[in-house]
Amino acid sequence: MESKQGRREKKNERASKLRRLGLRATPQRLAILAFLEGNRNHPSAEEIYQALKPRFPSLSLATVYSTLEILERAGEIQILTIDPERRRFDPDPTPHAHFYCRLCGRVFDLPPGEPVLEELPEEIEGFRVEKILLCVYGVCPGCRGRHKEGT
Amino acid sequence: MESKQGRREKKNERASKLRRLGLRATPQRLAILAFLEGNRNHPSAEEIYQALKPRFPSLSLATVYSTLEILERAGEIQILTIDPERRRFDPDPTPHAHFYCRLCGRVFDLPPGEPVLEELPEEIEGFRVEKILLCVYGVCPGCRGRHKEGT
DNA sequence: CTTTATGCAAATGCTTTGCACTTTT
DNA sequence: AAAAGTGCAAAGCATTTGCATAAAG
Repeated sequence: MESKQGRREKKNERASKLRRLGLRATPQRLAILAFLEGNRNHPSAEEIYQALKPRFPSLSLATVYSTLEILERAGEIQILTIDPERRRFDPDPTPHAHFYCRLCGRVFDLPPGEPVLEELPEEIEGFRVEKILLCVYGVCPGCRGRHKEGT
Repeated sequence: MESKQGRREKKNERASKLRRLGLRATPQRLAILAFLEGNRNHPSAEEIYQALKPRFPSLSLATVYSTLEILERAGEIQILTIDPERRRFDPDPTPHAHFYCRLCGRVFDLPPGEPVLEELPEEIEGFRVEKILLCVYGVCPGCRGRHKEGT
């Protein structure tokens, strides 16, 4: 289990990170950062909100949205448009491919280099490139096992 | 200008295409197909609806959505999730990269092979692949000219 | 004549907004 | 204090749904 001290240290790291970005280190933001850290589930805003509500009863969905947008602009997270129903959030801001399972709706990170996502060029034919998303759709291994249509 | 006969021929082609797919060739569907054909603007459902309304006053937005979904399932068009605000539709179903300009909101086709979108593998690490979208975000050449921030 | 598609209006659900209030710094 | 962030409720919109009517094959 994690030590009380370890937790305090991480909290301080998150706070400094926020201040470094010119943002105020509010409990809400620290909680969102902590929840996202190492989270590979690509949660939606609602999921983040629901997960944090028990510990932060005053938290509002609007704050979640606003924080996530700010974090994206600061380059700390990615906002994914892969899910047609809702925005999904990825704490890993480095470019990598994502997979959306049309059966369970889960979003997965794909191993780097699998569909090759070469480093983003500064520019493509006059278009200034700022971000690239590679979205793969289909059926995930788990769902392929449960429903046995095709391979 | 296009001959009356040429138009009739294309209409027949569209009708046969629909029937081949097991769909009924209704005026609404023919109109949507005709509007999409060769359209490089990646219109939204609303845009398609507005464009067709003058000639088909009875057309409804629900029909536009339903037709587009059917056409995607039939593999005739692509539904893009590149625009965070709304669904965009591409009459070209072959895999190619798209560019979304955050200033004007337009969606462009990128030349094939620019960000290389290799043919989609049947499967990646156990994930069954059915579709790949490569979405590039940034500023388009037109907007780079108008606002002269950065390069 | 059967089946499929359409149109309407209402409903749904995600995301944003305005604003008064609270917290950081 | 000043500036920035939060929470709430309402508003905004894109998309879907249910169902009665209409058109296609």
